[in-house]
Amino acid sequence: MKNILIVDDEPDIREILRYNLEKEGFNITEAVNGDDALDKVSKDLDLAILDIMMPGNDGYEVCRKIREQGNTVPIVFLTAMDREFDEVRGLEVGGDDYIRKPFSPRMLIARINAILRRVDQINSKGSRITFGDLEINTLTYIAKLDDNELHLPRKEFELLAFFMNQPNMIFSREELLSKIWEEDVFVVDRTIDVHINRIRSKLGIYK
Amino acid sequence: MKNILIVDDEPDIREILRYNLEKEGFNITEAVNGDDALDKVSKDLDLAILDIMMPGNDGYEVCRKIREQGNTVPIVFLTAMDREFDEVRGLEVGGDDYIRKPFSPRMLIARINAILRRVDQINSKGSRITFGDLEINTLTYIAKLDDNELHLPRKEFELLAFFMNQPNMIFSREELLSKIWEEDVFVVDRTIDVHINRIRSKLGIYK
DNA sequence: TTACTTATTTATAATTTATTTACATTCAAA
DNA sequence: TTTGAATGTAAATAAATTATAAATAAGTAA
Repeated sequence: MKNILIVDDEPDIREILRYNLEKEGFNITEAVNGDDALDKVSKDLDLAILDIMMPGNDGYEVCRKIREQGNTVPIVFLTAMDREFDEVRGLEVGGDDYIRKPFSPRMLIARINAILRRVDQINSKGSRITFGDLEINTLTYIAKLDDNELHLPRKEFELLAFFMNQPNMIFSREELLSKIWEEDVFVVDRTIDVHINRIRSKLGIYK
Repeated sequence: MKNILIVDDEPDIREILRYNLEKEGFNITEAVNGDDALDKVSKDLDLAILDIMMPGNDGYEVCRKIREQGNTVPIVFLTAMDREFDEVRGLEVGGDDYIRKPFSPRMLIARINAILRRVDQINSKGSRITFGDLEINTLTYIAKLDDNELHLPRKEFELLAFFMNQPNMIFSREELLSKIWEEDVFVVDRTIDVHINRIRSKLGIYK
């Protein structure tokens, strides 16, 4: 389960974020200001959401200080719609993305998942994963079944890689869509059935 | 994985550099001043980033001393925007390039990649690489397919050499553009398709 | 300059992949 | 069993990607 730190001085915003992210299965920690945030940044944090406008240390400052500690956790800035967000400054202090308030829950989730997906992909680069007599290489995009190379289309490969990264786990179609598909695309959930069906037949899994 | 040494007395700058370079897949070591840097210059270092303005030994001095040790590692100077950078002196002590603060992450990465690319090219000069019945010589820029000489234009040769250096790897067009093309040139990504198409037809790869 | 090579862009065709749809089958609860 | 929901599968369609040729631009040497 992924850990997300929410940093905002407004209880309402924290609540909206917590509610939506918990529903999505994330584990939430809250901080009410910059100092509080810096205390709560832990080693096993997977993502931080920082409000820009906060009394005391603002979002930029907090971000900079987190990076100063050598922590590379992905950071998403929250910024009011009417305010100018200094994107260059955000990037320079080490931010990864920003979300404008007000945001739709769907967009929020999509954005968060996109970032986490990207990080996972970077971290898994070059690793060979095996499961039984199946082996995949995420660097070459080649899957091997008993030494026979299988060239899978991208989506099929990604789906297979996703499952092999967390073997035996069960996911709902909805979960798979939000974890594997790009944000902002909207596909019918049965699409997954078709992909999986193809993977299975290529792997020769019957019954 | 390439090793980069960051030398700067300001923690903020070190952090920005570390964050952006680690995200790009580099392995980072930090030094907080000139003496520290000289201690940490190791045999397997691939590039050093030296701040000019540092208490004690300044960047020029550190560079000169690194060269004194017979170390030819590429060195990039960091220089404040408002200060005059003595380019002649920088070159004289053996520097390779310089970057003005503040810098954008994109620019930083582009510059670093450009230097590393140049060095790789020099280091691989004269080496023969083979893959199947294809052989290339990066010194003469001649490719041989079953002993038949192929004269490829520069870009085609470089692209081919890039792939032969890391066989079977999959790259996005974007990755290829940033690794093979010069920084600051901006070309349409489908350009790559055309080059690859020409390479293939010259190599006689059908189907 | 001109002639020539190389690099890039553009347009279009061909191919592959992704998605939807429709229908058959299975499964689980009443 | 019967029924409704979930799943499996083939076929149809849509969308995305890639291959290729041809046009243009940029670079190079005589």
